[in-house]
Amino acid sequence: MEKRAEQMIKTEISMANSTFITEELSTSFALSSTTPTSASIFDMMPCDIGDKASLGIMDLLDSNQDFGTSLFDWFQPPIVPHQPLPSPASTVPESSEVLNTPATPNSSSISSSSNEPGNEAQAKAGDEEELDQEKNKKQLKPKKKNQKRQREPRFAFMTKSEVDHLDDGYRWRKYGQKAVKNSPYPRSYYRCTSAGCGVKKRVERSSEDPTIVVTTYEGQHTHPSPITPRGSIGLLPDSGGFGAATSFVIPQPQYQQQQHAYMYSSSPSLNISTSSSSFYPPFSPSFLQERRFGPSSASFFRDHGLLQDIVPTQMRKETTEE
DNA sequence: CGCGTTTGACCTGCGC
DNA sequence: GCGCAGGTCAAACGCG
Repeated sequence: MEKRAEQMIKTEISMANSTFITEELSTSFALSSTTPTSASIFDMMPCDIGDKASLGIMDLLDSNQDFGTSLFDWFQPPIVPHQPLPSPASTVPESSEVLNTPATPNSSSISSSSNEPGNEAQAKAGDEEELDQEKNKKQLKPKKKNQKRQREPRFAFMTKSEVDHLDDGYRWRKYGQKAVKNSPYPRSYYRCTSAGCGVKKRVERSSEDPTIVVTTYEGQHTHPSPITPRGSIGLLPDSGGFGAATSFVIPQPQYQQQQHAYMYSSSPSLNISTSSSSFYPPFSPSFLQERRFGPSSASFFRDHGLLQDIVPTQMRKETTEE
């Protein structure tokens, strides 16, 4: 029990320093604090992730996002009428370098992946299908040929943390671990333990900066968070002082090739709809609810030009230690 | 005893 | 076709 609380606290702190990215994006913004326990000052700076050309988030953030928007707007299931991208959306390969050429760069319509029309029906019909798939898997996965396995949307973020497995309010069961090439640190695979919920998550440490944990979520929870982190947050002595700023990108389904960057903003009147049928991203809204930007954080970032420079990981580290 | 982790084997996709 | 790397399975094991 205590251990659990302790872990939660640790995690909460860690998560406050998270950087949300999409798996495909190479540029993102790291949040860091001097020490996990006295996280009151946050430096936000870009960081490079992976080795792909950097794109996306910068431009996305540049494109005058409405930072005043509730950070949880995107929690609402994207019932947003899907505007078919004019372009080669359907012809572009899965990898996402294109994602920075959205038809509507500053569109505030959040269409998060599996919720778009067409996908909705798919999701429902998918429940049964999933079970079948599960069965099939066990029987050596006699998969349909010529049909690429549809990857769930992914949502990744970096976290400066000593703890590998961040407690995000959901219950996870580890089902695998693999050594990662070019990294001394293994990658762990987790699955949501809730029945019927196929959300997965991968956790690995950055080989460049071992203090950074990269967590990648895949899929959407079909249920609300079983654990309310609130309690544990309350244990944080100065949780109220958390000016956690986090930027992240909502991944679009790969076939859509469009991503949006969102920044948390201070929003006293959070309007979170957890009664919806889908929960995205795959950590609990209440969990995120504790983390808000300062009222002027967005403009702060802009004013300081923090959205315009790419700072190497090393530098990021240095700044962190200030 | 139930649940979660560990770990080696196996499967799949992809590049050459 | 082959090899590699990523991803998953499932038996064994550990822990509360």
